Amino acid sequence: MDQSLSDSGWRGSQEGWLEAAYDSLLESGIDSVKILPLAKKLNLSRTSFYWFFKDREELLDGLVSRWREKNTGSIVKQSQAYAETLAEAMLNVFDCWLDSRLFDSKFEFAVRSWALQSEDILQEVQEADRTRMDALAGMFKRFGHPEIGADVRARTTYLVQIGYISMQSNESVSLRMKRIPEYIAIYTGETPQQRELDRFFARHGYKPD
Amino acid sequence: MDQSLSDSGWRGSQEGWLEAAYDSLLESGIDSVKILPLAKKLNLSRTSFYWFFKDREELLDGLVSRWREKNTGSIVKQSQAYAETLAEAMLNVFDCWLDSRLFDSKFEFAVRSWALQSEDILQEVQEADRTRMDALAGMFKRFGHPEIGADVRARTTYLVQIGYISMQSNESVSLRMKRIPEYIAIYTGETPQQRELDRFFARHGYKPD
DNA sequence: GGCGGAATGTACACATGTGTCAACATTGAA
DNA sequence: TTCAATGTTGACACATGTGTACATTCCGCC
Repeated sequence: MDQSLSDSGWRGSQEGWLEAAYDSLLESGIDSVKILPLAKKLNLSRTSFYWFFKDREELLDGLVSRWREKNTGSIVKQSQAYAETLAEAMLNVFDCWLDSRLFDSKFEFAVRSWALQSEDILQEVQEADRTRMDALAGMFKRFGHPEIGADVRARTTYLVQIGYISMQSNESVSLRMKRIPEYIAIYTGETPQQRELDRFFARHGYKPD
Repeated sequence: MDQSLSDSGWRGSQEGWLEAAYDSLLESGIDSVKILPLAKKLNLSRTSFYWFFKDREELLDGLVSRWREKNTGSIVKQSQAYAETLAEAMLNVFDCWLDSRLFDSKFEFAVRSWALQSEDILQEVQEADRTRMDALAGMFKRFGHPEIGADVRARTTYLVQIGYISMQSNESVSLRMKRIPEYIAIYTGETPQQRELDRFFARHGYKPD
């Protein structure tokens, strides 16, 4: 059997290097993902890296895969979740923005910044944008919005979030929660019902005052 | 008199290096702004750089100043321009998004990406965000929106654009123009009048079909 | 015509990064 | 216990970047 991923007594592993690369990417961007600094962080010799990866390129590929698998899926899934009203459906999507297990904002921003200097990554990002916005537009259409309206509302919903990420702000959950009803009203054109909001707040462990 | 900026027969100048740095920043991010490559592009010896700048740091400072002076001012100014309706006021702001003399989107994105690896730049960007969103919120309030609504609408307006920039998309003007009326409706909650739109289209040299 | 500052170039010292190679250590299994 | 696969390491060769010291060239001006 292939045991290369099992935990023997060794210090290093594919996962270890990848995790360190991920941390560094999120903290300081793709140009900081260098083998030498990662080795120092891991307390390993730089060259032992090459046992797990062919070269730096392969490590970066690993990061892209990680991003692709995590972030895009959640938005598609949440936009298709069961809901009785558009406002409720929208709140399902908002789960992503408040739960880092669903959507990793810092990762997202780091990858988008990376796209500035790599044509390949730019392609990846634009493909992801299309997929995500299509899913959102589908949601608006499902609730009766006509084509162009659905399209622009999907863009608004999505782009506000991408813009928010791009601010790299660090606001409290309660401050962000206070704006939620207004956002829902603007995006959907309809006011969310109190019980829909309560359900949303509850599943994010937030108690309005 | 100080003639250091005059155009003698020489090839290099502060401006020349700064312009090359700007190009490189927009194309490939801050880490590509290296003296050696810039020298090659300018067909100059690398070390002649040091006649104009103390070090790389000083060149980067020049880039930040350039950004600060250009981008934030336009949004503030446009959000305060004369308008009879909120929709018209919004269209004034939209001038920024369609006229690169007012707002340089690529520059904006490059600087935001830069903020990922520099605490100083992050401060600059967040300060700019505050200033710009305050100006927009002021606009909504001027037209009668209550505090929290104005705030969220300002955020929506601004963040959609930051998000759009972050997509680095390259859409045609006509495609973008088609979405404008819908955006105005969503952001302001009121439908723009045809003559307002016509005025907007006209000043951007766009003829709707 | 020659002086002086503006602009450029060459040579050096150094730092940080990549990737290869051969040698060495550890562990589980035959 | 010995072997082979799994890891680890230091030395080497190389590339790209920074910044300084010192020489050189070009130009306007007196």
